[in-house]
Amino acid sequence: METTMKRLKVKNILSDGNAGQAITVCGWVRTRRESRGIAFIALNDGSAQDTLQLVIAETSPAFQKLTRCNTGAAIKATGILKESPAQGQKFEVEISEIEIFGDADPASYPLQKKGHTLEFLREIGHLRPRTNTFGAVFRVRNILAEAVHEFFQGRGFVWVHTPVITASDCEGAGDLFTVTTLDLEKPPRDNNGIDFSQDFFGKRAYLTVSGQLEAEFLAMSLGDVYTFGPTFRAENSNTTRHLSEFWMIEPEMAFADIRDDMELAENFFRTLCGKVLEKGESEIAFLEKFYKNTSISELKNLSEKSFVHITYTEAVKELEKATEKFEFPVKWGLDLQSEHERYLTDKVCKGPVIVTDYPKEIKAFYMRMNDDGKTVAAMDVLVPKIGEIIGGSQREERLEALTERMSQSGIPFENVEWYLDLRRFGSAPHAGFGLGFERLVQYITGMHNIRDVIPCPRAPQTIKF
RNA sequence: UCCCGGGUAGCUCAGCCGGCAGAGCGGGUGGCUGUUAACCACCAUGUCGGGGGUUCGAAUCCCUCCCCGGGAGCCA
Repeated sequence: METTMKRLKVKNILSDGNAGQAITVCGWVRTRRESRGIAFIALNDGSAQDTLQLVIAETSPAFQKLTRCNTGAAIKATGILKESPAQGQKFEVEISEIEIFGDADPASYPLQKKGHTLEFLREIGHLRPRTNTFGAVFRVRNILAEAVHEFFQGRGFVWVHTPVITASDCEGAGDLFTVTTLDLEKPPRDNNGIDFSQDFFGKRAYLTVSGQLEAEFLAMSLGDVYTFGPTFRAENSNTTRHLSEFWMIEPEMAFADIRDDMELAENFFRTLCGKVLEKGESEIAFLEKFYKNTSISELKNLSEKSFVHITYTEAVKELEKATEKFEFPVKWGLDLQSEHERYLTDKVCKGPVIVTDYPKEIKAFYMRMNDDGKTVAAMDVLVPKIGEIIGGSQREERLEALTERMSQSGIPFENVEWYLDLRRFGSAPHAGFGLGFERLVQYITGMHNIRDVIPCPRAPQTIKF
């Protein structure tokens, strides 16, 4: 029997279904269980963490099609929604019709009804979103992405689209990917090497490592802005916390100082934790149960508790009096190592901490010089397990102070006159931060490897699809 | 890039002081009147990562290359 009924999503059936209603669902078979005279299918359509239980009696015409309803098969099922008499689910569907869209041969379909390691699933990136784990992660990722916009839009921030292809190579935020249409077999050369004046843009171009500098000129006109888009780093980093292509969120506020910046960062982080609990509780519950590296209570605590604030100088003092043996030296003027950050978050502060006022030598040139002449108005948010998740600062708005820092840091002045113009004309205090979106998703889902929180991870020697 | 650990059945792994290649899960077949990663019985799994060497004989010892994971650095 052909039906004109549109499919209902499992999420909606489970939340607003009524017993007795006729429904059609489409999805992928997770498991099939059979007894004499009756069979059960757990159907998942990606809309929810939970599966919908389909019940097929021997008397139903659909019973004949059961042999093709293997794990992974895509099907359409029609029947009557009922309250389930058994434990484990509120509803189930008494099925009258099944249509098979696509089979999944059990002998060769890689995902069978057993646990798979994350390492194995990484090798089948196109199929892993069909698992409970990756379904949960990618739905949480979506909840967070929506919450990012909701947070900023609710505060009157303007979403600005800074370029993916950039001519700025001065930020020193990392190694850049070059974008070129030159013939790689025989590129044009001049005395300095490859002649990029003959390239597509007439000069060397890169994939962006940060939208911050562009966001600054938009903040100095639109007021409060934020970017949320892809970012690229060509570093040869092989860790569980780095990607070559990742998404970054960079708010920038005019007429704001470092305190406003910290307040925004903390508010942002805590609001997002709350949003995930509100919209993704079953996803977090699943991840908590299987990986025990995140939890509903931990996220609740994060959303409610204030962050600890500590200056770099105080942090160094804490580390110096630690009884713990560190591999790297602790000394005022040296950057904090992973082990030091972990000690601060796990032992000293027991949660997220904002470290401020770093020595100018270890921070970027655009950060505002403090009155002591030694430190800059920088702030890093460190969280347990991940380390640095947010890096921000008040920007140097004074022309002379900025050019002096640029000279000291060896930043070339060509190409950045536009950046200096912002200090020449109507300059004002402003501040912002950058947050790696995948690190946020990683922290909130508790996934150990950052390659497991983005659908198509890019890393050195790693590119698929 | 550096330091560790690993690569044996579709998956997870044992076997590694040289001597017939194994288990669990998954898969197939049959059974079972409501299951929850169902259960019970039986059946089949193979380039032991690639190449070279030592040896009568190598999954096992040696060399080399490739790949994967963890940690570190760089950073978000």
